[in-house]
Amino acid sequence: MADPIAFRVMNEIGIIDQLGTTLFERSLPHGLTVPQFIVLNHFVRLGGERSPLELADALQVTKATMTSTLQRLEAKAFIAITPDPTDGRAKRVAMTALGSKARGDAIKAIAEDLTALETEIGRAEFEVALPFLLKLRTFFDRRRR
Amino acid sequence: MADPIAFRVMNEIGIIDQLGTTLFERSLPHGLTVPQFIVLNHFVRLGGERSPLELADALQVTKATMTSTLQRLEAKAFIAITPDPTDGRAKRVAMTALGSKARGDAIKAIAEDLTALETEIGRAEFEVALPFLLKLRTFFDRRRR
DNA sequence: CTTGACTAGTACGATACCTGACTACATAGT
DNA sequence: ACTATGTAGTCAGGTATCGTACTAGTCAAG
Repeated sequence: MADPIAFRVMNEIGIIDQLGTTLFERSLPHGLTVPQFIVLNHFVRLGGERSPLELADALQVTKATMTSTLQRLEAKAFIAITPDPTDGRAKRVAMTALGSKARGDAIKAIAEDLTALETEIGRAEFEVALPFLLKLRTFFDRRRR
Repeated sequence: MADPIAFRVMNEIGIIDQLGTTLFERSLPHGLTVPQFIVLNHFVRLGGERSPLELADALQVTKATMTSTLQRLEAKAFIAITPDPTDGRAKRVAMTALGSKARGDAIKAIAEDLTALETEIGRAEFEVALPFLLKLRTFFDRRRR
């Protein structure tokens, strides 16, 4: 009568996401939420400008969700949104200096949590788990329409 | 410049949870959501009655969240909520026959997804990953206050 | 038995997420 | 050119989640 293994794994993943998100959110400065931080982090890692749709695809949320997150980041002046000069439908999103600073503060704030996590579980375990998680993500990504 | 491994793992887990939840939700009958299904499933697996707080603890959400989910399940008549005869503050939650049937329908509906998942990724990989996930969950659970 | 501290549950406000519907613009086919 | 189809972004409506604040009931200390 036990749940199938894939179900149990998905269940754990859901709980870990929930608990982890809540924990990180408590550490984040400037009233940043995890999705907001992830957008800023994306800009720091990859640089340049992005359209809202590109961001939505990269971060695996719908464009409607991205609209909402970008509006909140813009309200905090962490990003700047301008019309795309070559496409009247599109917009360009860029991180501001303020946003870059906020991301830096956030990194400092969560570094402690991340270090504790790596120390307690062991880096090697994370290295082993990551490919599995990527396969899982690919599976679900392919099943989206 | 790359994100630390623990960060990448948490990131993947968040995306998998998001995509997986959305996929399963599309399969679920009776307008069930994943959290609602999980509550029903919990009752089928462990039987008996539970207080809202016990359910919240077992399923790792706050009691306020559980209040909301239980209200929606009660509106669908999938659970029955009665006052606790021995404690005026508390309530007892029990699954109804209708709820049991709904859970059965849901199991059938998502079985296909779960089988595809196990087949494509391989059972063995899930078996390997589960202990790691449990350690991760324990870490975050301990850090909650 | 009264008071003070704790516990169970709910209400409210906020963010995130989805789906579906809508607007505005772009582009290919005729 | 026009028209039909497709694409970028937003909005509305709904659920889940949290934190905070509140009500109501319990229980122990005095």
